[in-house]
This record gives sequence, structure tokens and C-alpha cells, in this order.
Amino acid sequence: MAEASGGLGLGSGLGLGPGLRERTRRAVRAELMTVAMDLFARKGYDATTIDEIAAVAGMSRSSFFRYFASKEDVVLDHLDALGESLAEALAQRPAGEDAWTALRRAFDVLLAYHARDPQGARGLRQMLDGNPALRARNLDKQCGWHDRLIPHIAARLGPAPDPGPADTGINARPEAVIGAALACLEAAKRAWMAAGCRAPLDKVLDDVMRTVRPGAF
Amino acid sequence: MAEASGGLGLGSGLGLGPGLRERTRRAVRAELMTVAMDLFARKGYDATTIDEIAAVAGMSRSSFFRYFASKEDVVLDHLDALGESLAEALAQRPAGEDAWTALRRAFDVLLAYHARDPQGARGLRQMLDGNPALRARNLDKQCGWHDRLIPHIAARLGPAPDPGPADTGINARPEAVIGAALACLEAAKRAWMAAGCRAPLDKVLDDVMRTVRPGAF
DNA sequence: CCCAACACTGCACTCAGTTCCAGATTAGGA
DNA sequence: TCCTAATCTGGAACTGAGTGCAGTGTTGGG
Repeated sequence: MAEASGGLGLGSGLGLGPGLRERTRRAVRAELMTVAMDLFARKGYDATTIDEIAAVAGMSRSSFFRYFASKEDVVLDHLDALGESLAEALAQRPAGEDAWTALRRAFDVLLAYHARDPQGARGLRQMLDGNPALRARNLDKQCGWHDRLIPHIAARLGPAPDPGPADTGINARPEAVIGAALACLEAAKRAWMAAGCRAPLDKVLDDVMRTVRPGAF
Repeated sequence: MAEASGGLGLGSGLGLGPGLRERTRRAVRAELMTVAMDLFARKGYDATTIDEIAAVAGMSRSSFFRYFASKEDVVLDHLDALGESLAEALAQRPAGEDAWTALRRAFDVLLAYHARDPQGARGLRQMLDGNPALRARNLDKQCGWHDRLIPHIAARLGPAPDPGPADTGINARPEAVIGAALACLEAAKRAWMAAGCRAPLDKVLDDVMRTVRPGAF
């Protein structure tokens, strides 16, 4: 876009941060998120309006929309970054490892994120359960993770293992394997939540992924 | 309606139909759906307002909301019934069948629904891809299917097969198995769509579910 | 034949999200 | 130092979804 003249000079020349403008932008975003999450926790998601968030953060409604495209994004924005780190973790698994094990180990990144703030994760989960649209968007974001993971898993599965008697010419296996693994993760989290968060989550996930592990591996 | 006078207390007394009121209600609902889907197909989902739908259907905006709680529901309402028939199909599988095979066979109900109107299914799919909120809600609805299927799958898996060395006391296996199977279905449909709908969908699903089939079965 | 239940409508309202404009700020080059 | 262009900001006006209500039919069924 127009960042050619402005942003490039400082950023590329010194190669340090992403430039002052970008840094302040991130800071404002972060504060906006903090303020919003606090209000959501106290008043509930639906009962909190964007006007309130903006007012508490000391800015206008218009400015809010310069930082987040929607109210939902304030809550779910971090999921994009999380998906990115998941893909990274998967990429760095040893080449010989089978797809299922690699996925399980990559999930450790998410579990770590989860373990760092269990109470926050719990609160977020309850917020999702209370708002259908929010819960739906959450699922959608997680589905976006598939696409990032496909190339890595496809490489581990090989091009076309056993075409079978009636080959369709369509290979949906990588996506299915990823989907199955993510379903395990989701099931583990839900059961863990439903049971009041006793027992370590990673053990639950281990148990589940051992049960569902495809026989092909 | 001549049958009104000679009614003999037909509706309530004999317990056959759901009563005239309910029947007309269903009819209006159906027509509203037809009208809306037609407009969506011609103008696009976002570009079609509820006012338009109501106008074409010959009623007021207020009345529209008496039949559908939201615009999205017009599109996704049938998914509830579909989940119900899926659960029924699963319940009627032979008792000895393993969980994975039972799920695969139960999916035949969905494939049949799909095969009955491939073009409509394709159009609906494209509509979902074009609208994030709609796609998200679609996922959410399908997640609602889990809960209906859990009891049936839990019964087939048995209470606690092999508790493992570090038992957590949390059993997320049924949900995970269901999630994995649904992920296969979703992956098959997506790949099938992406490939332009050549090759029979059921073969793609067979291939995928054979690959992902848990080794435990 | 009656009446309670239900159907339909219009209206006013809230809130999310978009678009446009005008002014303030500031980064970085001349 | 000053200039300029990009970005940030606030505000107003707008659309459309969804809610609540109050008034007015309409009819199913006893």
C-alpha cells in the first residue's frame, strides 16, 4: 500500500523493531483488549457495548474500529497468532516422526499457552459458551488452522500411500487427519472443562489421542 | 377449509396430525425458506435484506421473525433435523458393529441427502464460504450433533476399556471419536468441492475414513 | 356461536458495522 | 527548521439485524 515511503525507511534501514508507529499501534491494541476483556468479565459480553469499551479506553467509537474489525475480534484475535505458532511447532518436529505423534507434540504449544493462564482460559471458555455467535466464530478460526497445517501433514503422509481399489483422484487424507487431531484436542478441552478442570489436561489429551490414533500409523 | 366444521375433533382427539395451526405454520416456514434461498442465490446472502424476503413472501418484517429467529436460521435451520436423522440412523445400526463402522454407515443418511440435490448442496456450500458468520454458525450447528451421538457411541466403546497407567477419571473418548469421524466427513466434502465435484463423494469418504480409522477398533 | 389463542402489522428502539469528511498529529525527508 | 504526506482521530449520518410492545384482526376448536 502506501507504506512504501514512510514505514520502509526506518524499519528496513536499522532492522530493529517494526517502527514507532507500529509499536504504538500494538500497544493501543493491547490496552483495548485488556479493557474490553475486563468489561466482558464484569458485565458479560453481550451487555458490554463498543461505546463503553471505547470510552473506558479513552477513545472514540470510530477509533475502536481502527484497531478491531469487530467486537468478536477483540476476543478471538489472538487465535490467529496461536495457529501460527502451532504450524511452526509442527514444522520443527523431526522428519521421521509420524503425522499423529507430530501433531500431538505440536499441541504442546497450545497446552503451554493454556497452562500459563488456566483461570483466564476457563473464563474465556465460559464466555464462548454463553454466546453462540462467539462460539461459532471460535470454531471457524480454529478451522483456519487446518490450512496452515496441511502442507506439513501432507508431507508426512506421503503423496498417495495406497490408492485403493477405486481411486478417486481426490486426496482428503491430510485434512482429515488434522481434523481428527483437532477434534481430539477440542474433546479433551471440553471434557476437562465439564469435569471442573481437575486432572491435568495433557493427560486427558494423551488418553484421547491414543484411543483415536489412526491404525494406519 | 371445509373440514373445519365437520372436524369431529380430528386433530387433538385422534392424535394424528400436528393440528391445522401447526401445519400452516410449517407451510409458511417452508415458503419463506424457498423465497429466501431463491433471493440468496440470485443476489447473494449479504445483499439480501430481511425486508426483501418478507416483501416477496408477502408479509411484514415482524412476521418474518415469528418464523425464524435470525437471517442465518433460514439457511441453517434444516441442520437440526439432519442431526436428528443422523442420530436415528446411528441408533439403528446393529449392536455388534464397532463405533467407527457404525458412524460411517450412519453418514449414509447425510450422503443420501447430499446426493438428492447435489447442485443445491454445492450452492449452499458456496454461500457458506462467502459469509464468515454463516460458515461459523454452520460449524457450530454441526458441533451440536456431537451431543446427540455421544450416548450411542459411548455405549459401543464400553465404559472404560483400558484405563491406562495414569487414569484421569475423565472420559473424552466418545466425543473425540465422533469429532474425528465428523472431521473426516467435513474433509471429504471440502476436498470433493475443491475438486469440482468429480468422483463420487461416498468413495472419497470411504478412503478418508479408512485412513483415519482408529487402530483401537 | 363464542372466545381465547394465535397471527399479523407498524413503530420505536438498541447496537453493530460502514462510510465519509475534516481536523490534528507526527514521522521523516529536504 | 520547515514541509508534506501519511496516519490517527472524532464525529455525523447511514444501513441492517434483532427486540419489545401495543393494537388489531383472524380462526381453531370447544
